[in-house]
Amino acid sequence: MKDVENRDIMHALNQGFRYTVKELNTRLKGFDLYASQWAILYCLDRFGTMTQTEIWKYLNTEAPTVTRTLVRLEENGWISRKQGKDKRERIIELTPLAIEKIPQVKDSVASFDQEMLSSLSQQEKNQLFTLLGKLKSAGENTE
Amino acid sequence: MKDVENRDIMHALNQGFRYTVKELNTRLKGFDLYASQWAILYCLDRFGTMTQTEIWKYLNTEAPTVTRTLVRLEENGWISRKQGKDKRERIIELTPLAIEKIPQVKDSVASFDQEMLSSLSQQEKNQLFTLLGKLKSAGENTE
DNA sequence: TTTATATATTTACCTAAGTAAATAAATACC
DNA sequence: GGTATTTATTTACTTAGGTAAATATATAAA
Repeated sequence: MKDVENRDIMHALNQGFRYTVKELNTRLKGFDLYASQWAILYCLDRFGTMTQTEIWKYLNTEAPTVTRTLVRLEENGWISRKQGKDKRERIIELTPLAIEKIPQVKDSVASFDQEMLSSLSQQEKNQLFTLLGKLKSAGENTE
Repeated sequence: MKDVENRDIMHALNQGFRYTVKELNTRLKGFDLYASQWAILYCLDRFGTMTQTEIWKYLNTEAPTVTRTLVRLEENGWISRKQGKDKRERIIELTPLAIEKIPQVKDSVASFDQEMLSSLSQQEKNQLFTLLGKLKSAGENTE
């Protein structure tokens, strides 16, 4: 087989990503959630209460993006925000409603992930993960 | 090594994608272009004149997204749109200005792509491309 | 302690990508 | 030919993600 070109890899990354988000959004519609909202709920479910900074750093996104999404999550009753000891920061926690609903969402997303990756063997999954990790990324030290 | 979990692959895909777009945007700033605008110019450079439908189908996105981006590209003098024989469709072509500037942009993007993938051997690039292609995707036939 | 700097969050404003519905032209059907 | 359906594009509206600048609090430095 002919060697693949860099630009075609980047294009494939693009398409793979867009398709997964689009499709995940349709699966989450029944829960009145968007993919990016779920990403935050997932964090909170996994790590417990977090500050906004912890969230955007973990998700590798930016502060204003998280602010906006949290506002929507709060409006819809998924999270609450309270002041921390440090009065600049806000501590985010799941509401009881969220804690009740999250297991279902998690199952649904897990089955979506599985479906997306169903053509790959476990070995291929490990490979893919490793290769994705080798992409130059934000945390990288270029020196 | 422990087997990777589906959700961690999806997370890695997310992060890889977001970082590449973010970074590409900063590289393209000097050309007054955004990544998604470049995606369209790249198509036109590669395939010649195209209809809008051909563009959004190739990029695996939606019609309104392309309409919007083309409006901006037209405002900035990169493309022009003329009516086709079929009066519903619009034929998109690069302006002389775009044809003049594109080679530089292409060089810049190529070096960005190379940098993003610099940690991967050619064999790993081929692997990554193959694995990305195995993700369940829009064109897929599930039967 | 007062001033300067750093940090956490928000606001304002931009582009991107999506869905649903409107519009207009082409095609199929009777 | 006239009606119904399909196709190409656009409009309106939603969320997402980004940068730059504003705000408020905390920390460092003089």
